[in-house]
Amino acid sequence: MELTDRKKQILKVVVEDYIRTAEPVGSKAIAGEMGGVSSATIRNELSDLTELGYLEQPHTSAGRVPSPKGYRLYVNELMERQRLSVAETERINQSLQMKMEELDQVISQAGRAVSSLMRYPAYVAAAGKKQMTARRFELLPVDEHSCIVVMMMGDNRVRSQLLRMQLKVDQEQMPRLVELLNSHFTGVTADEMNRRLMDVSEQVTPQMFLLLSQTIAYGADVLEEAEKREVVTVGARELLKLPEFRDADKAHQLMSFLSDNKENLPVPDEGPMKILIGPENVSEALLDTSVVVASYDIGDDMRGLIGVVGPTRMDYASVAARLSGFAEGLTRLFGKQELPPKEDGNK
Amino acid sequence: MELTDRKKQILKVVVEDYIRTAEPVGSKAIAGEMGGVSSATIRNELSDLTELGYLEQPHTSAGRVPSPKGYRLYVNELMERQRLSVAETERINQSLQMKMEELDQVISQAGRAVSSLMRYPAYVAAAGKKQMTARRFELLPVDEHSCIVVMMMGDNRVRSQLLRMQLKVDQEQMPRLVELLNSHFTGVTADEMNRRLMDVSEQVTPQMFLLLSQTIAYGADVLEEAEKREVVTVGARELLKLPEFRDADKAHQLMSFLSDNKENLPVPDEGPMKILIGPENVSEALLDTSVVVASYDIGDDMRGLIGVVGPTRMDYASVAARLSGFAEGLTRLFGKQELPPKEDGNK
DNA sequence: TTTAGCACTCCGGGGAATGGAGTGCTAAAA
DNA sequence: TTTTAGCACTCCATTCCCCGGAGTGCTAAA
Repeated sequence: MELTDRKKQILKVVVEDYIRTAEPVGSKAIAGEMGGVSSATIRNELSDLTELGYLEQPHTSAGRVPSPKGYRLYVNELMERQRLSVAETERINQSLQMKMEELDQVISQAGRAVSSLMRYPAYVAAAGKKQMTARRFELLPVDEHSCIVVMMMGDNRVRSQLLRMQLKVDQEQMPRLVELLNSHFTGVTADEMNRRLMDVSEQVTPQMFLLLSQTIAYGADVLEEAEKREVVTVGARELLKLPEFRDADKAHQLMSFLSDNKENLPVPDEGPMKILIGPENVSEALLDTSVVVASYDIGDDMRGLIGVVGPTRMDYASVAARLSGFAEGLTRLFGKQELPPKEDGNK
Repeated sequence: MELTDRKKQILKVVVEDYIRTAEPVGSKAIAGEMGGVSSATIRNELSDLTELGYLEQPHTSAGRVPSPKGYRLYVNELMERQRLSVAETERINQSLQMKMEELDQVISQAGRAVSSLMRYPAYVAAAGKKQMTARRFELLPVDEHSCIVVMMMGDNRVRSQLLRMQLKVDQEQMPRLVELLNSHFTGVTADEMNRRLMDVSEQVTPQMFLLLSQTIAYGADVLEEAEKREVVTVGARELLKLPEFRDADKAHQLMSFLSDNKENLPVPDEGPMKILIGPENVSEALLDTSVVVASYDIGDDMRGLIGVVGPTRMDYASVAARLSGFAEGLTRLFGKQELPPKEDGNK
């Protein structure tokens, strides 16, 4: 059963008023904003909308408040897709200008930018779709007891560290070791690396093997680290400004959730953006909280996501517009970027 | 003028009671805890202590609350240095076991551990005393358009990144470039690096110069990054559990300070630990907040610091004991660690 | 110097009163 | 059939007041 246009119009006013004021909105206020009809008429309509489940009443003789169902209808049909002003697009792009050449920096920087732009807590993550592997190893001797291990990963990120060795290692043997690393330990997962380590144990001297296993241990570690979705949440303090979180317990609860349960934060399964309203969230702690989450591309086979958490009374239109602007900006920065292909350097 | 022993004893009881209960403590309670004297006697003493500025009265006919001066005396003379139980020492060392081989990981991990251990917000920083310089460069060709730049810093940390080049660069020229980098750009600050870049412009081909300046730009960036004291604060949400921060505004104010003004967080100028009580803090936002901060050694010429922020009614004895235990643990892990000496590998 | 006793102060919590905002319903008007 | 004006009613939030309790300061006696 479809709602009449007027009912929709009224719902829209209620949602937007409530988003602005955080107070239940009454029939008189609606009549004033719409014009043409009296408050009594509005009251009849409100009564219907409440019965249909789009609105709720905190108590008899209070104004109406949108229910999750009401927000959902608003988000799906009523919300006007905001256009970002030129100035705002500027500002978003500007916050993207900050040193974000490196993927790792995106995660913390982008979150900070979004959170301060939206005034809600934000979370950011980057996740590869497939298993991370090493593409290339290099060992740089430093002195008899240490060398630098350099590893390039499948997504072209480079990691390195100083490695201290218990035993002296012949510098002449280094090239052979590097060759071994690159032939046997590239293109495979961390687990497989550790497995193969056993296979080659006879091909090298004990000293070499020690260095080799140290290197592999480091490499496997880094790969594992890179694989697990790192989620950063920032701006939790923005919550305290919102009337719905003036209660310290509530705020604390949500903050704890945001900083502990990073894994269960919503992910948009398909499409560039997803809006989850109140009880649509699976996590219990987000029951009266809404989440807007957008995804952006990194390279060819990676995907990042960036989300905003707020009360159900979130300014969906504004957040959605800004967030998708942000995600587009990030995709522009990291998405198409033609990375040098696997082995040969053509094109 | 020295306080009598009994006055000190009373002050101690007041402080410890107040720390525990967060409520003004009255003469009766004190008499009960001390025994031997009546509440009237205590009242006389309290009156003296209040006059001397060690105690404060929220209003007539309320119990007494320690003043900053009172806390100070408590911390300096009255507080019993707590010994950590074996179990606790265990626990601290255990939280240090987590992957913290790399300096960078210390900063975030240690903070998290301390904060959850103490149930107060914590901040961690690592700072070198002197200017950071590069010790060694290395370039690893990847293909015609990209190579990996590896830089080892003065503190033996290694940084690396994939560098994309506009122009093809002769692989034969690489060794010469590396040699140039290591002879002219090591042991100097980021500024000096940029300056010297000009000097060598004539010694190389234009392509080479382009690559060179990209490398130097990266290096200078990393050095600058490493030099500025990176401060991480965690566990701000712990504040919300404390009665003095149930007020959302207050909590918000302090949280904002902690996440924005990372630079002005107190540093212990000398000695291993420093306790700053309320107004002893310079920053205005910390006026009714106390800070306990300890320092630990990293390598030979670096120093890290780790602090805890709480209400003036902080459990100083417990926090001080745990924090110094933590700092000692960190020093043990990172302090004496003989790093390979500058050029030659003897000893 | 300590203690018991007592009057006094002040906070905090628990009603009761009040006003206002908003509703639902009814009956008349369009 | 829909809209509107009018009215009684409900419920919340605020204010005020009252009162008990905890704690003090002072005094006079031990």
